[in-house]
Amino acid sequence: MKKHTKFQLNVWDMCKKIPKGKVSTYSAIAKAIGNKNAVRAVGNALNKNPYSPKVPCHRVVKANGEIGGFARGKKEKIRILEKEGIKIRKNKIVEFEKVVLRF
DNA sequence: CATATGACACTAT
DNA sequence: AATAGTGCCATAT
Repeated sequence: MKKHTKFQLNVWDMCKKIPKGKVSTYSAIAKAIGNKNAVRAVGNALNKNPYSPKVPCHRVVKANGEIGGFARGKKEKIRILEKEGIKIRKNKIVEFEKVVLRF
């Protein structure tokens, strides 16, 4: 049972700050943590997120409003987001600028 | 320690 | 608009 890295904990902690009905981006989280260029590392961290519902990692999308990836499949990710009120069309978030949270 | 991988972002074409 | 190529960082092996 290895402990998680600080980086991971930081990423997950940021995710928890995203309210339901809103989303954030990998770059925004990376910046909030302090390494604005670690966007890929952020994705890696979320991919290994062991706290599925506890950490709303499904609310993290790409900087251009596209959905991005998801460990359980992007279709599932879209489904959850829509369930929370986010509208998606053609793999992109509708009114992205109005629901994105940049911290 | 060196190399490979990936839920990304940006620029150039 | 869509497709490559490049950069960048933390993990995994």
